[in-house]
Amino acid sequence: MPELPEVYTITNDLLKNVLGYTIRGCNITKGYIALPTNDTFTNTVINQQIVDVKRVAKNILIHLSNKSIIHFHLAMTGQILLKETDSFAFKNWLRVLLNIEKNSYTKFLAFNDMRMFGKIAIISEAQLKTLYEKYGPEPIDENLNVERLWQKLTSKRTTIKNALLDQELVAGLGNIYATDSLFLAGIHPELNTKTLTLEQTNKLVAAARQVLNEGIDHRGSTLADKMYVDIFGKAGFHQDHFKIYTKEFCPNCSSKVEFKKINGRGTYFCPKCQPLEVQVSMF
DNA sequence: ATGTTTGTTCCGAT
DNA sequence: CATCGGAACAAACA
Repeated sequence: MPELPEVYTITNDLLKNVLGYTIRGCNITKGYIALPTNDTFTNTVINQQIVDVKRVAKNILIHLSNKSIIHFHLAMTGQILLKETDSFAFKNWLRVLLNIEKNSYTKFLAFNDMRMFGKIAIISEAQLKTLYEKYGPEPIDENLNVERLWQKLTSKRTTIKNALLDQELVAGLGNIYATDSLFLAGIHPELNTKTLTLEQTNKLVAAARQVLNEGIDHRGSTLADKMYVDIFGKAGFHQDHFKIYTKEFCPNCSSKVEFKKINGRGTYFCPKCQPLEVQVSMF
């Protein structure tokens, strides 16, 4: 489930809580595959110190002292949990359990993934470079070049909603934050990217930046299924601040919110505040 | 039982 | 040939 704010929260908390720890044990649940292979994964991480934790788009990267990197992608249902004891970890959906130690103090770092769309992999510095290169700019980056993004958007033939989910175009938005960004920018999710104006793109980037930053401030969104929790197992609270996602009535004009599947993803929008046709003045 | 679900990738179609 | 849309990946829940 995690989108940028959730991954951001996890990455920041990991940085504060596992830096300097050395991986002393690695246990992969029977039947699960850590990439490239379980043996390679285990042999590469064992006895390595955690020297940095970074994030790119929705990926979490744990840098090790031997220059290799643990690459996590949580996809829909991945979780990373940090605990003082390992008793918790043997409940639901545990895939990989790392035993980490610093000054004889031990913690457990678990990778859970119910649906197994996520991944945990050991990658090289060269592979990491490739990973970074594949993503478009993030809206929370103040240096994002709006005009360049606009040019790329207008060169595509799809809906703006679909384009916002294309991580190679712009990174970090998922279904929830893309939906709320479009509402905040007053843009219909089915607007053809070809017809998007530079002014609309400016509004959209500003909206996405606001929505993502609010999500970060609220430590992410936890839906009813509780699939997203932080590394301490605590829920986020941005779900209490959604703009239009899951809403029945528009917070702006109180008209009925429309729900529609766009490219297979549930999309909420207000037909009145997010008109498809540009409002033309009568005079 | 059928239809949902926060993400990404692959394959057939355009 | 590049690009797009839908299916698939797998599991739980209503």
